[in-house]
Amino acid sequence: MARISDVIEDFLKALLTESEGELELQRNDLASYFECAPSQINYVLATRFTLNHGYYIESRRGGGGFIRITRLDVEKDDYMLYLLTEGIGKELNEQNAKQHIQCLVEQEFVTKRDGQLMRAAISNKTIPIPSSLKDAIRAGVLKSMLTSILALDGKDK
Amino acid sequence: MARISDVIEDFLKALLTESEGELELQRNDLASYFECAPSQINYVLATRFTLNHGYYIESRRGGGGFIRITRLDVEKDDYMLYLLTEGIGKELNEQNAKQHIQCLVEQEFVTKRDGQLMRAAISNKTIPIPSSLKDAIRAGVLKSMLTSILALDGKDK
DNA sequence: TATCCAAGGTCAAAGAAAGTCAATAGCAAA
DNA sequence: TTTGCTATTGACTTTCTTTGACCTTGGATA
Repeated sequence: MARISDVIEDFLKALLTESEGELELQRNDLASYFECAPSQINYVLATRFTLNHGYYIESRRGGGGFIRITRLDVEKDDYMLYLLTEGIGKELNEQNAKQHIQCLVEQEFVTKRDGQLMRAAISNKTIPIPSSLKDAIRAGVLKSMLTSILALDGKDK
Repeated sequence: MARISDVIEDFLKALLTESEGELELQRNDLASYFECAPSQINYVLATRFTLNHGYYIESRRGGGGFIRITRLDVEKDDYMLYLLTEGIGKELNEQNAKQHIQCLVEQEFVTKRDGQLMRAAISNKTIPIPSSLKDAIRAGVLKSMLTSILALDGKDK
């Protein structure tokens, strides 16, 4: 009395094993293969392939669209997963964020360079105060990251 | 599956590499080579060879008409500085940001990994729209960056 | 100069995916 | 039997691509 969601889940996991953790598929193909509604695929992904489960989903719409599932390297990095699913939470001030990053660098879960990039991305300076203007926020974030890269590359010389 | 637009994009980039960054073509020839509508060529140019992407397009109509694509090669520091002082500006939507990042990666001014991190940092998904709560924004940004690192490290194996 | 033809340009409509969401269905536990 | 979770479905939306009809430009030629 297997639920179709479970069948699809197993199928995808088998494919992921074969393909070493990364997999691209067509939502409609998969749906018609299992004779289910296309949105069923989204349901399966949303309930069984979330971050908490250790998977990362990307997708693209339109002609030639796809869904990509990446199995995250969780075994080794379960501290990262802890951060993602619990440690960080819905809000995070600059100080705590920096502490997390520092910890990640010290534990060598991320490189120093990655740490720099992340500090740049989350810095208070990058987030222009209250205005909920997404684009303004993003501009600040990217500028800050570029500055950081300039600084890193400068030190090499 | 494979989008014809992507195929044409790759083809043109390969030609550009061979020809040291400058390239002239006939729209109709290219279209019939790929058996697509001529306006498809315009679509490819408009979506993948803009100034933000680091390319410059000139063209002429009429008999003996042509389309010329020039890849803008600049010094790293100049370009980065340009982006920081003018290119990015006070606001930046996701699409433009991704174009800039793509350009940086293609010119090898930043590593692919850095590009990934930056895409993660500026992704629309990372910026929880309405709440102008800085901390919430930051949480999203950091989560996204960590996810990206996990995905990158996973793919190595 | 006027006309014609050979380009390239534009734009809107159609097509091809994937995403969202709310209504409904199934089932198990209380 | 009610309640409450998990599944399933389908209508509607959004995004990206492809196509084709029509427009504009520039050179050649009568």
